[in-house]
Amino acid sequence: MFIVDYKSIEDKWKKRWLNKGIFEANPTKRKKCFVTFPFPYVNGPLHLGHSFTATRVDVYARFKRMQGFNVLFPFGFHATGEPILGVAERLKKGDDAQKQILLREGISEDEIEKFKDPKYIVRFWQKRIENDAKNLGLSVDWRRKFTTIDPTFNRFIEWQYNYLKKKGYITQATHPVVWCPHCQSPTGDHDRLVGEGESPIEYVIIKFRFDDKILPAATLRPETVFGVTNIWIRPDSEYIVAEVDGEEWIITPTAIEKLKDQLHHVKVKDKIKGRSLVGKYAKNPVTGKEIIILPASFVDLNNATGVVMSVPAHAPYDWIALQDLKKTKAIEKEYGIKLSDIEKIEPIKIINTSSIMGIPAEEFCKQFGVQSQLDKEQLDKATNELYRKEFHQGVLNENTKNYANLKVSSCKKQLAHDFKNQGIASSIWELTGKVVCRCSTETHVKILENQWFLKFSDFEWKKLAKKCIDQMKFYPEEARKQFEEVVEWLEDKACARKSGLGTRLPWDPEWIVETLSDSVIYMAFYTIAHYINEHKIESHYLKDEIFDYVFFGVGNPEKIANKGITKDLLLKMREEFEYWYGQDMRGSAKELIPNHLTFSIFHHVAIWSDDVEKWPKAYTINGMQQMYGQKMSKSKGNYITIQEAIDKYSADAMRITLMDSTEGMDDPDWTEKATLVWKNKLDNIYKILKENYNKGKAETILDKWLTSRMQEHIKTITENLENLKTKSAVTVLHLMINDIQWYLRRTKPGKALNYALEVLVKCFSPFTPFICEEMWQTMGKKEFVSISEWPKSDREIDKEVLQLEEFVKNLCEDLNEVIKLAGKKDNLYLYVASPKEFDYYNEAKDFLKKEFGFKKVVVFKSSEAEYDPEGKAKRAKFGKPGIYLE
RNA sequence: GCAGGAGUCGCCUAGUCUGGUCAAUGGCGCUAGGUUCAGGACCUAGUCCGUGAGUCGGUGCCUGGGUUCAAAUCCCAGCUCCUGCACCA
Repeated sequence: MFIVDYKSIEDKWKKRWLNKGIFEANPTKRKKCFVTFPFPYVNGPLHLGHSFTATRVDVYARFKRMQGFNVLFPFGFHATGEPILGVAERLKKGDDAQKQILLREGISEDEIEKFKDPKYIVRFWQKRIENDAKNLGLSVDWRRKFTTIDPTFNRFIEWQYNYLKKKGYITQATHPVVWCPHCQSPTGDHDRLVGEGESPIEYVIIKFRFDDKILPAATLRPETVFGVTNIWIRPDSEYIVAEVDGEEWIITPTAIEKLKDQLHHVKVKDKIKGRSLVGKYAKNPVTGKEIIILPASFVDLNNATGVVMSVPAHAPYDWIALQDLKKTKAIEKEYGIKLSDIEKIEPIKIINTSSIMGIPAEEFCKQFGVQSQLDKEQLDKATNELYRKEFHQGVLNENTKNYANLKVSSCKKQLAHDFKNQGIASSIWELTGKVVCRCSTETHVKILENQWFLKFSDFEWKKLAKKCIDQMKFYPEEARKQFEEVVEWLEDKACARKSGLGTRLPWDPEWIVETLSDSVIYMAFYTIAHYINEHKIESHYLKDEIFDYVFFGVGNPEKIANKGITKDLLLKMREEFEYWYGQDMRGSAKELIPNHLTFSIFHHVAIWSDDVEKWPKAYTINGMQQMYGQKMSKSKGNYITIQEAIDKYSADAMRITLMDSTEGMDDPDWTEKATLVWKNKLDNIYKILKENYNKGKAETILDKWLTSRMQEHIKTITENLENLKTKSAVTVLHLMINDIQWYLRRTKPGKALNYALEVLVKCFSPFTPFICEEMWQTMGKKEFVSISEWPKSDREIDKEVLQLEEFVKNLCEDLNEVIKLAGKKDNLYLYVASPKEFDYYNEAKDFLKKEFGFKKVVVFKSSEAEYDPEGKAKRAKFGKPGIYLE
């Protein structure tokens, strides 16, 4: 039995690589290749998803290294943002759920205690991830590692943002966000328990006069103010009288908090019962009409102001509520309203839509089978449908005076604007649906003042980004279009937040640079990070002018040098940056296209606007790793960390299985079975190698054949790897193995077999580096296969032999079939059409005897056949000999 | 809804740009035989349908149309799946 001890092989070579520093790259005269991978976020170990992208990049790095490039593959750790801080804070508060999660990760109680310090969390996972990466066999130059919360890195980001600001790429604006009042921070889509996809939306407030006060009715359809017949109020609720921007408004308690967060001056004055308003009259500020205030149960106290204007012609809710009320005799007793006053309220139609003849709300209520205002589900459907229709097709009619004949879709904004100017309207922001923060607090909209934005909308900036994309290579090429699209629609992006780990904006330290914005040019930092690490350079020595010199070559190094950074060191840093930058290849999953990868392009062209050489040169995009056909998810149980996988299946088997899954933007799928199969295969290759390497020096026609075949394979696998087509490359590996096995079936080990096995091991080594080093050593090689020379297709290809051997293969197939029909026979007579075939088949006689158990094999030239009982000689064609068995 | 990508012989995948050499690559699985003091093994053959078999016939690359002497490949329409849609890493 033959079992490879992967564990010890992995340990052995991992250590040797590190000790010899073979992946540490320094500037030389050789051509460089700078390869990067988006650094992982350090709140957990590496998992299968990371390994797919990382291995792809590593395979490329190893391939290029063997091709003779001076390859730099660095690795860093992303720690900025909310999540890590969140873990620490939850633990500090004694959150048991958080503790349980960490316990389940296998972290000890003692350790968890230390997790209350976010910096400790970063250090903890950083160590773990570094180990994971090493165990996976990533060919990284570890001298250059850093985390994004290192003070030196913070200085780098400060420099970056100072520079961007100087160039005018940063602006300040006021902007509505989904806001958690507890966290005091915007609540992004991924930070929500409820309400993914919901966003802020602006309601227009129409100020209905009510004595000396104002009833602010909030609406998404300000144009319908011309059709208002009454106001709706929740009679059972308490309202607040408050001074808002110098006026007295009557609103719900929840509206108070919202308005405060939306740049209104709010002062609470008094409380008032909803029912006390019912039956009274207010004045429509647009039409001047006196309208009655009526009770309605559908009014949502948590939405906007809690005061609703009723447009029964166009709003299904209003229409049905009015119908309900007309049937409610009790209203006379309850509120002292005459039923006749309600009965005489008629809907006022103000929008004409070609397909709707009568009262739109009435028609839609009937169409959707709405019975009463409690029929919420159908009412919502009817409302949405009608709103859509009237928005796109509706035209305002004569009831709207100045706005008559305008399309709803085009006049909406103008109308709201006009009303605001006239002082009869205001606005309140609401959410399109309920949003609950991860901390379980319900959120609302806050208008953030003076927030800092990256001006991605800038026309000139976009133009540069497009130029960069035009010059770039994309693997696969299909990804290019999406980058072009993203640049097109990208708008200004908020680049700072109030909370989380990270770098403070140097000119406005209240703000912390947001995490997607501090990880766009960090790859440049790799080029100097090892100097900072080695010399233990303190952050305060890294002044802006140091970075200006290193990254732009601006300034006099003599003058810029300081106590922490000598002139020599400065010159070295500059040289290093100049040598390595830009990136020759960056690999990532497709989800990062619309954000990180595009942002990175934007920043590069902004910062090195005149130096095209520093721009990214190529991106390779892959799909999202799946497990057993499903998305990976911890809770669903289909989740595996790299360490678990390596322990169970070996790093090599994992790596090659992933590379064998898919190579485009489709999602790769991982199953245990495929990995086990690969593990066997690797075992078997090792076995074949041990049994056959250096076993013979003879040189036959088959050695010519094998060498020729290998030339073709080398050519294709090289092409495939140049284009990051890992799956296709693995297919070539299969073909190589098949050919070697055919060779061994055909003949005894000869000279070409050694060559083929060497090529095979080299070609496998980017995929399965550990076992390849072991095999290379077994073959008696002294240096590492990882830095050996990539095979070149530089030997003779004997096309004739390739063809003739193909004939032999075909002959075997034919013989199989004939024997299946005719049964086993002792003698084979072959009638061939050409002298070359004659010689070739004669050489193959022994093989045919062995393979099919013939006692005698005779080959005739068809023209000179001495024995031919069935006249097969006449039928012999080139490549298709006549066959006679007896 | 909007934008980008994709749908291939039981499964995963190559081929599509540049139409013919494509019943279509490689792997997995399956079937049969061999081998091995039995292991996640290895070797060989077969694996769309019909036929004992073929340099035979049929069907065939999401569905439906079209262009062409010729379509997996080009054009049009539809269906399904993946990713993203922002202040979140």
